Amino acid sequence: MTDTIDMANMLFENISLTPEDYEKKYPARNLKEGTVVTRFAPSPTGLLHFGGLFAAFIGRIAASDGVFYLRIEDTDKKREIENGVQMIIDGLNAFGINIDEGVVSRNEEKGEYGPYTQSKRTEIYQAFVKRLVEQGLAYPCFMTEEEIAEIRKAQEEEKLLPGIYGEYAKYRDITAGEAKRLIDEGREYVVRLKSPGRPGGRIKFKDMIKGDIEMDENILDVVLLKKDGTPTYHFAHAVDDHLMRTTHVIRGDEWISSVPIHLQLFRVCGFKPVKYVHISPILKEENGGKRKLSKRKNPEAALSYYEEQGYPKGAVWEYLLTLANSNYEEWRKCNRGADTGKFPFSFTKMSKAGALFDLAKLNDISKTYISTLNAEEVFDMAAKWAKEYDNDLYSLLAEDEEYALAIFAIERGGKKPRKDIAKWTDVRDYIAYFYSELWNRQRDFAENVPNDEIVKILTRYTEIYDPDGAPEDWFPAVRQMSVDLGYAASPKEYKASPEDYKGHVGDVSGVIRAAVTGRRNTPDLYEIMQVLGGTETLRRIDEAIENIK
RNA sequence: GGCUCGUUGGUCAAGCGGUUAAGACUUCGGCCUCUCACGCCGACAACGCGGGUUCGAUUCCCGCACGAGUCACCA
Repeated sequence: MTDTIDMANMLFENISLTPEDYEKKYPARNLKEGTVVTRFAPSPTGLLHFGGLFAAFIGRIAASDGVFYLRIEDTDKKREIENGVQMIIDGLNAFGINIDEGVVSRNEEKGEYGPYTQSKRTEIYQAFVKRLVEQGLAYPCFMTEEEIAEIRKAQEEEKLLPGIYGEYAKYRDITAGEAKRLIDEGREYVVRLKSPGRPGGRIKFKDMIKGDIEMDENILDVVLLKKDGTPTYHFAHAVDDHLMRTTHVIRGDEWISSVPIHLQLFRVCGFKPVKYVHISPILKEENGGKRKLSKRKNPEAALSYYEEQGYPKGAVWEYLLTLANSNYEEWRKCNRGADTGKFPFSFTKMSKAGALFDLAKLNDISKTYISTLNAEEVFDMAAKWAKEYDNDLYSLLAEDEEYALAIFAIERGGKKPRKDIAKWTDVRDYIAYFYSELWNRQRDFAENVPNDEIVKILTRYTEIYDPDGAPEDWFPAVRQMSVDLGYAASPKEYKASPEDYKGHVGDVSGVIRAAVTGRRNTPDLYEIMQVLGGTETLRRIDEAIENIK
């Protein structure tokens, strides 16, 4: 027994603080019973993608009245990329996921339970490992990678459980003296758990989403500290989530198979286990099958896609919410305008199976979301987006804000607001004919009205057009004019006896619409002409007449 | 291969032993209407397969199939 203490002191001679010291330093959070503490704990190995955002999002809304923190898991320096941390922070910010504590910028943290960057916690992990070594629950292992590979190969051939355990754990009972000798020889080592698991043993645990799960107990002497002294994910997870007083560990369900290891680590360290929430991955349809949304193949996996396309973050947020709890849409219907934080999110309502990413659905949600915005909001968001991704558009919007505002105000704000814009990339086309820079002055007249009729209609319209007319007078005037020119006052009348008319009022207004906007389909023409102004409207009509002649 | 999870319309999903098996998106009709968009009405379309248990299974149990995950000194 004293041998293990000698071992611990030899291995960790510089570690003076004990687990008790850390328990004292990071006491249980002073929160109301049942308050949820979650975290997002990515490793800075690449772009934050949709799946990561989703996990972070769940953590945020699950702890809307609790604590949500960001921890950076940078224990693998080999895989870390430059700016990895910053990209994660930016991604979270871009979609409005705020953190209560943790890493807030490249070298800045907030909160009492830090450091929140694993590479800055080495001595904490070592203190806990030291204790484990003292207790004979961990040991240095000097096996080389080649040796381990050979063992694995043999195990696979014999169809045995691969890994270091039982008879394969060559250094399980190494003495302090022996270890010292090997270290003095310059041999490298890792520290492994001396797993107390029994072959054939089973453990049960409850996952908040998947429900009760039963698995084989862990019997592997898993690595706790790598040869460079940094912890493995497993060990860092146990120590950090305990010390940071996490209540719910939310992570991808690829982790489910290592829960036996984690539970065992919590037990040997004397920690109270956390609650696990394993979320299913977002999938993507791919030649008939479902695949995990992959960064390489699916552009929508990258967060930048949503920003480039110009989906408002509020819309993405709503989509994420429907993905998380499908009863969200119903709730939204009954709670128009309510803050999403009010939504009673529940883990148990999350899908056990992976959901397919559905762009059509996102578009629909986004369209509806934008339709609830007022003109100023639309303008602000669209302009902000354009500044970044469509400079020409930005110049146009910025050069006459009043005008742009008036355009966005068309048929907005009523009971049945327009839903033409799903994302800011749609704006350019939607407003094109209001700007000479965007409109090529092509006019798409319906082919059932002959040219001479077009001229007649337009000429007549210039005579009756009143730029200052009231909205309710506009269409009746067009109707009257149609009748005068031999067109039916309504499509119905025309259908009743087509031979009596040249067409109907729709054909007439269609001609005016095409002359003014170039298009057959637009929002309310009266409002459009009001925005364009009398001079421009008449100029466009004259130009149309001129072009035909 | 071992272990684990999953499987309701094209997609997302309610359901938790007895239902005409919700709803949303998509698609397609229709209505409204000067066009479009919206809105409204409607249609298409589902419980993976085989055994049990039960008076009765989408729901419970067991197989099978299919899909996914995992089996590192990566997270």
